[in-house]
Amino acid sequence: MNEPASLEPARRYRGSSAEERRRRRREQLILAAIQVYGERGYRNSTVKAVCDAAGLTERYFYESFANSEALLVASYRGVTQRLLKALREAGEGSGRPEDRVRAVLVRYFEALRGEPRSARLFLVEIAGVSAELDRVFAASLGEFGLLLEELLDIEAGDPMLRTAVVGGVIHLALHWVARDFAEPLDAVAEAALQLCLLPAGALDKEGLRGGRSPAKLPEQLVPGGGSS
Amino acid sequence: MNEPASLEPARRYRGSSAEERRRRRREQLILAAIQVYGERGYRNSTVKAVCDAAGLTERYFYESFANSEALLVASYRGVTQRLLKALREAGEGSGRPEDRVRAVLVRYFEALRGEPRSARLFLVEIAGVSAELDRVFAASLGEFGLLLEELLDIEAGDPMLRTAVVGGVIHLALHWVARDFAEPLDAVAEAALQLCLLPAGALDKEGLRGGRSPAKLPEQLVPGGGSS
DNA sequence: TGAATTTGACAACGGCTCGTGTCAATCTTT
DNA sequence: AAAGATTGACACGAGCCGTTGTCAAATTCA
Repeated sequence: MNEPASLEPARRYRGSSAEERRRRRREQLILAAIQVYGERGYRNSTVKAVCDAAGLTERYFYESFANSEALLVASYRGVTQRLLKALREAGEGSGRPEDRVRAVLVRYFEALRGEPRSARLFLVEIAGVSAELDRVFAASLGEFGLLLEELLDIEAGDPMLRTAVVGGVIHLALHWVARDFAEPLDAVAEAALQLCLLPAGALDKEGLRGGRSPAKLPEQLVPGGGSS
Repeated sequence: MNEPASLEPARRYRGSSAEERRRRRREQLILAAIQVYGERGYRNSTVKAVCDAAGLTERYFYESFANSEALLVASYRGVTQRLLKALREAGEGSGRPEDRVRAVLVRYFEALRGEPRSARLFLVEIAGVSAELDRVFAASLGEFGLLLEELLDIEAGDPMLRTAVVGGVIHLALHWVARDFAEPLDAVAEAALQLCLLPAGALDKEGLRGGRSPAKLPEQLVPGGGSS
């Protein structure tokens, strides 16, 4: 409750201003959170554990974050922003769309293998914590999907199919991480690539059919009765 | 500590034996768990909440389960066994593989929509709770993938691609559940079907190529340096 | 050097949940 | 009806964690 922000211009400490120190502590906490959450899992981690890993005390935790969930969000945002930036760079080169997508996927799996704790945070720990977290997660996956479609020169693909493809890639990554990167990276990337090329092919077929909606499905194939 | 199991043959109560009563209570707890975990989420649920929903007291919880996680496993097994059985039935008819897979998928999404709480338990709550739970989850997804491959008459498909396809379907389901089944079922099933038909197509191509390994990837596309 | 501020270590409070224990009420057998 | 088994309601202790508060040590400014 004692923050005369404008009255006292804040003292310098260890060569940096109050603002700088705050930001540095915040960063330390985020890095520590990625490490701790990635190793123990978010739900098994305590505020104290994160603070210890950051070399700070609880006081500075609450200086920057209202609660653990806020720190998780911030950590997740940090990881995904860096990752998406790296992926965009990987996809920038010229060449066939297929090759550019492959480059992005390889970069993606390399990043996961290079930072397994971040990978776990990105893929596992975020899921199912709260409604807001789920939305954040879905949003970042959406960005991932759009990046892929850009590379494939698809303008308005089927959102459902995009969701399915991205989900498949994510799940593949999850599997790979869970098995400690047992399979060769190339094999994983190749499987992911086959998935990613699906929307392009589907677009061709739909183009021939003419319509956007998947024609009417043969409903008589649907087992009609008791769905309980 | 007072269970003279063989000395006292156990008294009958309300027309059923001690064994029957135990099993019934266990079932009640599992049903209540599906409901409670599916609504509040596993991590936000307490032992007491499950017992209240089951109309039993904590004592009977610990009679049948060592802890919450054991109940979660049991509930999950119950849900998945019923679901997989229903899916096998849906795929039994004769017809083109594609149509049979479609029937299975439609049945799958119908089941999810029909039991949203089970769906949530099956898709969300199970993930990331513990290492054992993750293994149980992966195993049931594996069964799902094998079922699909059976229907497509694929004998030894690429495990990686199978993982990716099943993951895509699961993620599609997840998305659908999270958005309260907003999209029409047919659209979701159709997107899933496109994914599921991918292994058959890939098999053809690989057959033409001849080799199992995906040829050598153009490694120069991989951005070599700093992965940090 | 001395006063003021920032920092770090840690205590303390409150809330929540697990798991166990107690005891009266209910039901079954004799 | 009486005795014994079973059940249900609930209390209790222990432990853990989030969050706030206290206080002395370290650092800076005048």
